[in-house]
Amino acid sequence: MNLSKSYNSKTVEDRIYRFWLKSGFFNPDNLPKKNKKSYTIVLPPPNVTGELHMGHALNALIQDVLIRQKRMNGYLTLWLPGTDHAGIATQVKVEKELKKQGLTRYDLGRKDFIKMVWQWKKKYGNIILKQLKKLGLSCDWSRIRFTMDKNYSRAVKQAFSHYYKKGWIYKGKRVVNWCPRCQTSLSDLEIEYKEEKGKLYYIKYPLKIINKKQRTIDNEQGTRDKEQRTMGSEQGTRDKEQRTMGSEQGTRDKEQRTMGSEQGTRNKEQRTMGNKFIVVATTRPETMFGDTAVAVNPKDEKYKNLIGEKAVLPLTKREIPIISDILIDKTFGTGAVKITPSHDLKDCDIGSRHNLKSIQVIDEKGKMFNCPSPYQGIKTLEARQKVIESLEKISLLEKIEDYNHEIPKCERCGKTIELIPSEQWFLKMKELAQIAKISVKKGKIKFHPKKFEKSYFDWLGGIKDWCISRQIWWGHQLPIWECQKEKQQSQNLKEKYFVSLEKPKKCSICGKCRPKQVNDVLDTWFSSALWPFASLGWPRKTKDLKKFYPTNVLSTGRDIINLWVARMIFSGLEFTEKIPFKDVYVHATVLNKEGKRMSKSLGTGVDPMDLIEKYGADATRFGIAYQIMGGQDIKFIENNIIMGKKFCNKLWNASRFVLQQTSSSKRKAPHLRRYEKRYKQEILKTEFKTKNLTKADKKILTSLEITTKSVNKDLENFLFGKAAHTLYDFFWHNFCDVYIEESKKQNKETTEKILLYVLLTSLKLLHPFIPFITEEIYQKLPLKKEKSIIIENWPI
RNA sequence: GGACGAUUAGCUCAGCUGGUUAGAGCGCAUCGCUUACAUCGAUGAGGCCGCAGGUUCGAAUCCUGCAUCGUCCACCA
Repeated sequence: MNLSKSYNSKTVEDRIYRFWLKSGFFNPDNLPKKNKKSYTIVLPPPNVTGELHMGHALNALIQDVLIRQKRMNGYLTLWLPGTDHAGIATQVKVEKELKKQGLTRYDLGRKDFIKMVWQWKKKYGNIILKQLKKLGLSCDWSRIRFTMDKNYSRAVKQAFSHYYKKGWIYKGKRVVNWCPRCQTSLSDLEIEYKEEKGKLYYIKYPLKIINKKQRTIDNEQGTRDKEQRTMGSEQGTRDKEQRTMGSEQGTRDKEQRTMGSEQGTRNKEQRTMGNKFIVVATTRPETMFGDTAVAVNPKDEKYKNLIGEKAVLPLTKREIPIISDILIDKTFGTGAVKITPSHDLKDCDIGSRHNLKSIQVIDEKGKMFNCPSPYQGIKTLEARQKVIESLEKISLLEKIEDYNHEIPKCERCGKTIELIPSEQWFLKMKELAQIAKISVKKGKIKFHPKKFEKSYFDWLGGIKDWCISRQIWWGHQLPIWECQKEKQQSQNLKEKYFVSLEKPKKCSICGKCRPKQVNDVLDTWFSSALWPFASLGWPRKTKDLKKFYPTNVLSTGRDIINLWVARMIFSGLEFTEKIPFKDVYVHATVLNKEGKRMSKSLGTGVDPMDLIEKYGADATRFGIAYQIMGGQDIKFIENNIIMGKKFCNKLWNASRFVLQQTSSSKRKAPHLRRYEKRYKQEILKTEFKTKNLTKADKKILTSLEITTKSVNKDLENFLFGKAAHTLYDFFWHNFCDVYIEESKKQNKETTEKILLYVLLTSLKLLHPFIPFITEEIYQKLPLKKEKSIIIENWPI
């Protein structure tokens, strides 16, 4: 057996991978008959737009370790791969391509645009899969799925229809996160907050000047005047205590109290204006055209007397009420807040409680409307500037403070999110959340580490109905059809819309018109939520579904526990009446050396492909696995990959030594398997005992036994790093440093067998971590062997 | 703001339910090409185990507080 002096991954990996693909063992249908009990993992489908990053590599590695170990352990293993159509992400990508040609999707039209996305997918969609193959993953590529496959699409429609018939889907006008660039609503989970330097503008809203003539209830007012006077004196005292807020109270004193020199210069002007204001603090002055109230905290003494009064909206002179609501924080800004139900979630909440009107002033392109002409049709940021200038001119701008706050951004394109009211489709979550909770509470589904169950429960506990519609083109169009009959203005959904899985021949409402499918597509996560069973054929009752569902383990990052895992759980329970998986393994986040999340945009990422190119896939895998300790996040350093490379080389050379020793006794080699069997059964007590084992012999065999047990236990508990450490230590320090050295002195027949035996067992134990090199060496062992180490029996 | 976690050698991390001189890899220093491996071997230097209290015969390990860093979640104008 001639092995090169050092291990060269480049001459091995691609060849071995082709060998595996040819062997067919990734496909459970080709596994030996002894493999009966199923063990399934569905690969979290990466976005078709995606490129492999360290998170993918880590997650894929974990699943490959599990699958390879179980496959050797006699399970009928299926690891099902696939990709996600990733609605917004993909659409944005293709739109960028279009932009290079100076076109937008509207130039193409929906049909052609979608065609183009499919072409794009055909061309680039498999990049990430090719990268995964480079890592050596043992997925069953014959069962690959895409979330927009014909059958998968059918499953999505079926699921939608199911909910619709249950009455859990409804249409509603809600303030939603809206991306003006992508022209779609986004879920809370699709936005990212980015801290930006902003300003907090303090704006004076004049109070409505009440003439005595206008008063109808004199007595009431009289009382108020008194109160105001009392307030005034109180206020005077407070002024001494250096108040910074509530200037409107100050206006009731004889003089306007000032908050700073800037303020003082304007006193004159203010007096001429009537001297009565309520000051609100806002980061978004341009939304004031949509204000329908000013709110204060009911317990706020400063404003107690103003509740129920009216303020006049500057620039439009519209009157709005001053209301009280407990949601208002007395200590923020002035303690008085402008309420814009159309463009703020909290305001929307408050608005609905107080029956306020909702006036939309920002349109779907992020431009102003419903407002005076100077501001009409311009973008919000420009409008902000103009509004400020105008307010300044009429002295209604009290001051501007620097204020850093979190601005919501579209996760896909990075543009600032607008909150606008919009017609959307919702899925009721109450009951689904309930069943999702129960299966985890009862322990049918377990999280590893367990601590992640808390965030799961927290999310389900405070869940809101799921906005499932998106206004993009790439995705699963809602299987809802609208009756086109004129004057079909009914508020009742069922009189206006109907569900149909196919294009309906006639309208099932009026029976006459040609119904039109609604334009919206479903949130990508709606289809992802069906992944564990739709990928196996649901709703058809396929053999695969019967054999491989429920799946065993779902491995994922913590950021999508709620976004995805929770939704798979309730979807699985709702549609299959079974849990979709038994264990949820939440893997570590890969951080860079500084302890920050790896990010492509920041250039802090490491490309796993570079590592594979540089050190080989096995080294990369081992180096990563070596760092998976507990639930701890991984600060990635390349040193560990170098360690992996060195380890591979060590393994290679130790094997070279063993092969050199045993090649002379080739004739005896086939009997080794007998040794192995007996060893397992009687453990050192018979065969090796009768052979008069040396101290070193006994020691290495015992050590191997302990290592095997330890690795089994660790893998059972998802402790991948610990298993890797154990194997490393055993192989290098016990086997190489000690036993191989001793064996040189012993030079006996038994020694050779033990060498081979320990090597073979080590290769098996290491195979899930470093599959290429272990296969390569295995193929060279002078033994009666299986066709591939992939289907060797796992050491127990 | 909430939840969770981290803080141990220059770097990345082990150290289980508290018990003798705190470990590994990388890096560093010195020596060694001994017929598997210089991607190696041997030896060595290097740690008030974040800070301050407490429990205990005894704490890196348990408790409390503080500090710093981080991840995720969150509609604070």
